[in-house]
Amino acid sequence: MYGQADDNMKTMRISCKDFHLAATIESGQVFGFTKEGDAYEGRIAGKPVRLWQTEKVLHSTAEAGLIRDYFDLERDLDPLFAILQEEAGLSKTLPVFRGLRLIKQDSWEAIACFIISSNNNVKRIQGIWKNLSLYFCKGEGFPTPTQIAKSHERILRQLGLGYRAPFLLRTAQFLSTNPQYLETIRAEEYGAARERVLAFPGIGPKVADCALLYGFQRLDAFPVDVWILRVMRKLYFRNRSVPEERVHAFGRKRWGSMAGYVQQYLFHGARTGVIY
DNA sequence: TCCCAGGTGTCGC
DNA sequence: GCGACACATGGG
Repeated sequence: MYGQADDNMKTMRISCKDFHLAATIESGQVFGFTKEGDAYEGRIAGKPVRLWQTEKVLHSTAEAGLIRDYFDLERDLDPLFAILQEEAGLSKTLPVFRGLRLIKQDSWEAIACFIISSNNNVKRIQGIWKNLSLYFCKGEGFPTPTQIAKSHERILRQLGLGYRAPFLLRTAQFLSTNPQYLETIRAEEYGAARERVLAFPGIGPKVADCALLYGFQRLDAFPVDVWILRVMRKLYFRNRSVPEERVHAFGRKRWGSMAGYVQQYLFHGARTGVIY
């Protein structure tokens, strides 16, 4: 009976215009959800949740307010769609995953996951996330900085982090002893916040922008990874080789406060082959 | 066996 | 400041 709690739980029906659950969860911005049939299972603000979508309704085992906030459902995406429609090459994404939204993740989890993401692939990042969750939290959510900090590099290596183990460990140790630090970052401007995040071990320009975008909702961040570099070169630089820094500045200037959203459509589009 | 994956740190010039 | 190069790990 207890094992079937999900089946007895009352489910919310959340009406939502322009929301694509699958694309949102599978676009490489979050790593802690697992697909169970047509549904996704994970945790939001520490609460277990099961989600699935039919027609224009999002079904959730967690309260609607929590879901609407987490998935940024209050945001009007029309300005974004207007941009994507205008950009040759990006409009192709709309018929396929219109309604992909940026998730408002926990800042520490985003920092940790994107330290792990460097020179790695999404499948393996998900695997490491699960290993961390199982080892530290009995599979119930993601470990806190303090939990990681009390651990050891050897343990993290056993969980699959490889050479990133000391990076995550040191970052966790710092945040464990400076628990308010992330909130001070949150209050800062993009440039200052970026400098702070860049100072963590294992975080360079790309991961810093991922952390700011996904963990601090800094929508003017524009992470440039290998996929973005490739597709941006093709679409805007006549396929010529361009420094990542230049692509970063180009994206931020061109799309401003929508740069992060455009980046997500670029990334998912490139990775799924919608944009070549 | 080599190359790639949501890159970063380090070293030599 | 810039360009190699190493770095764990698993899949193709």
